[in-house]
Formats: sequence, structure tokens, C-alpha cells
Amino acid sequence: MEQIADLRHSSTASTSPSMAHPAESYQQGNMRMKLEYSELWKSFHDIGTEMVITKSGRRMFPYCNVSVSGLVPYAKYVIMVDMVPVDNSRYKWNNEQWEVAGKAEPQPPCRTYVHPDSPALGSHWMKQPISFLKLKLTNNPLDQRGHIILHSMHRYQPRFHVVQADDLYSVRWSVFQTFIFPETTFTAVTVYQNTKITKLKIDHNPFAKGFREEGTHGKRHRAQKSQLCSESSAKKLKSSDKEPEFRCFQDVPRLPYDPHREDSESLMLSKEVPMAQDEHMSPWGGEQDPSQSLHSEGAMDYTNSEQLVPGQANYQPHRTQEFGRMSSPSCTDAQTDCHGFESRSTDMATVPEQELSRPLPSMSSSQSKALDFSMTTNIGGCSKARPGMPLYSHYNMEQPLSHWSGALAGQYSSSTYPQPHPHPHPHHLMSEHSIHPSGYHHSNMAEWSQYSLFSYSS
DNA sequence: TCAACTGGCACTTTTGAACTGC
DNA sequence: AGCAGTTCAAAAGTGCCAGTTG
Repeated sequence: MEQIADLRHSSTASTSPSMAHPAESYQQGNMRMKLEYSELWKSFHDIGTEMVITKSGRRMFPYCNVSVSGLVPYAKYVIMVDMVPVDNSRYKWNNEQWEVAGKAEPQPPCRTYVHPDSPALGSHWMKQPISFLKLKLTNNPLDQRGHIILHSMHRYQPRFHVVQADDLYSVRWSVFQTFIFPETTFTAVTVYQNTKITKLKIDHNPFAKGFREEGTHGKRHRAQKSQLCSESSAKKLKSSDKEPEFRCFQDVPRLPYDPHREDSESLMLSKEVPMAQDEHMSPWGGEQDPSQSLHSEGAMDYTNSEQLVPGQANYQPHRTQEFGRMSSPSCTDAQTDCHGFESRSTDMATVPEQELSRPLPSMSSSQSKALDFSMTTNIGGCSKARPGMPLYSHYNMEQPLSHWSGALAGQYSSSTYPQPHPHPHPHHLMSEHSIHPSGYHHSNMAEWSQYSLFSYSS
């Protein structure tokens, strides 16, 4: 326990809001994230993206690949991805379209994928696009490999979190900036439902090359051809990048590393996680030592960086929307909207106060009380952060995205993304997490929930 | 009965060790 | 000895499909 406290104090010292960082203002206002291969994502999105999930874990295709700008070059950041349900529905594929098939199943344990490079300097993250190629999805609720657990026939929205933190221990007391790209929404399936999606995947995923229809060759007739391919593949490999390229872009008129490609900038949600100074309020709960978590399932090689996609994409801020732009944790600017939205943009989303403080379903009165407190003081980051003040990630993680992002989606592009549930909720990512190999975080909602309530009442 | 799921299959790409030549 | 390039086999990642499950 002592070790935890020491770790925390040393780590938070460098990220403490009270320790004015010389470049803090620079950091807070300029962060941008854009989605690479957005055209490919859009081509899937237009049809209705499906992602296969398997018991052993399946990569995404297209996979998440983003580039960031506006980071402090010499500050360290942790970059993470998680998946949140888009709504409260379960879907089925019927008559060549998706339709609601009932209420969503209870959400499985929420996990966060931490990019293996984390933590790294801002200059490192900005150097080239950040690939989440190795992120895997599973439908196995008992998964021990740290893959992100999803329900089949449910819709999810990936979220990208940028956290300024010197190490993984201090993440939860650091400033969060969260980005979403609506075109990355997908339906988790165990078998592809829409044949158009299957075709798109086969056409663009190099691993599925064997299923491409070329002339009259069927799958079972490609043995001879594959021999020829394998002979030349070795030579090709030498000149190719380690990360698979998207080849054969028949439907998407651009190449993987085309510097002129259009990439989409994200919505940005902002949040802050206040410092916890009371070591009795360990967010890890009990006696759990974060260092134990870090190595509990084998050594995690943080130096084993993902192979990033080479080449720099042009910066094309054609779709910028900021929602609740993050202000400094030490922000006390009375001019800042108390809902957390700085009045910088004329088309900035606004949130009625009643939405922020409305009672939440299935919660005790004490829980709701804690929640309301956090909502009204934390959304957007203009809070008066209190030591050990709780956040309610256990609740947020279980809420469908539509409860809080509908308005965002509308702001993002009202013509493309409808607003099914314009009830934005404040949203905090970090819950209990232990670090797993391959960069996955695990969440422990129960412990976090207890921590939240305890902290509030204190 | 049937939608959803699972495991095995064929196929491709990726990875790293072994080998060769300079 | 050190380095770069090539070869090869194993591992890993695909979608397909038949059988199983609830």
C-alpha cells in the first residue's frame, strides 16, 4: 500500500493541476485527432459496418488508426481505446437490413485497450499515425487475454482517449480528452450478416485475399495460384511494411498511404479526472497494488511499439467539432460555461442543466446524488476538482452512447448522423483497471462504484 | 424450427531464425 | 566479425461452411 501511495504521489506531482505546467494552455486548446483511412471507414459505414468477434479474439477491419496534433511535444501521454454501446438495443439482420430485436443484454466487463507505446512523448504520438491494429474483440466474457469484450448483435462506438500522464499509474488523475468518429460505429457479429460487408472486407483486407473473386476462380480452385503467390510473397514482403496495407481498393478510390487522402477529424469530448490525494481512497481498491496488476499476466513490453503506418497524412480540418473542450484542471474561469462548454464556437453544443443533473435509472438515491454532483461539477472540465472526488465511470461505462452523444453526433454532421437520443451525459473513462499484456486495461466496476460513493460521502 | 454460435478448413500474410554473400 | 539480403517454416489472421446449441 505504501508503494501505491508513493507511486501515486510521485506520478501525480508531474501532472498535478496545481503544478502549473509551462505549456498547459498550449496543451489544452489545440489537441486534434483525425481518423486515418476515413474513406474506407465511410465506405463500410454507408453499408453498416460489422466486426466479427470470436472467442479467441478478432482484429478489427478496418482497424483504428488515428493521428493526433496539438500535444505538448515534451509531455508524456497515454492513448487508449474503448468501446461503448451505441444504444440499448439488440439487433438482428432481417430482409437485408438491420432491425431492432429487443433490449440490449447487460454490458460485459468494460475494458480499455492502451496503446503499447504508452506512455510516450507528444512528439512521438504526433510523429506518425497511431495504429490500433492489434486491438482484438471477443465475445467471451471470461476472456483472460485482455481483449475487449462485446456482445454479438449489438452496436458499438470506439472512443479514443488521450491522457497526459507520465506513467500508467497516474492516468486516472490526469486530464482526459476523448474523441469519437461516428463512422467507426459497428455492429458486433459472430458471422457476417450483410454480404456487401463481406465483399468489402474481402476486397480490402489482405488476409482475405484468398476469397477474392478473380475471373472464374473459386475458393477451392486457388491452390495452384496460391503457390505462385507464395513464391513471390517473400520478395514482396521484403519491400513491404510490417503493417498490412489495404490493397485492391476497387471501391475506395485511394491508396493506403496516399498523402492526399481525406481523414476525418473527430468529435472531442473532454473530461478530467481529479486527483486523489487520500491514499485511503485508493482507486485501485483494497490492497491491490497497481504494480502487481501491471505484471500480473506476464511482462508487458511497453517498448514493443506497434508498427505504425508510414507516411504523414495531410492535416485537413474539414470536420472539426469540439464538445466541451477541456480546460485546465485548475480552471476556475467564471466565464466558462458551468456545463463545461467554453463559449468559443457558435455551433458548440449546449446542454440543458436539467440534462446534466437528471436522475439516473436503476440507481439508489445516494448513487444518484453522487452522480449529480459529478455531473454538474465535472463535465467539460470546469470543475472545482476535489481531492479524491469520485467519478462514476461504472455508470457511464454501462450507458449507451446515445444517452450522451446524440447531440454530439448531430453537431458532428447533422445530415449524416441522426440524433436518436439527444441526452448527452458527462462521461469519464477511467474505472478500475489493471494493465494486461498487449496493452489492455481491465475495469472493475464494482470496486470503482464503492470508491465513488465513499469518496462523495466524505 | 431456426437464428446464432462454434470449430475446423483452406488460404494469405506476418514473423523470425537460418543461411549466404560482401 | 558485422551487416544486409534471401529463404523458409511456423504462427497468426482471414472468410467459409457444416455442425451444434439454446
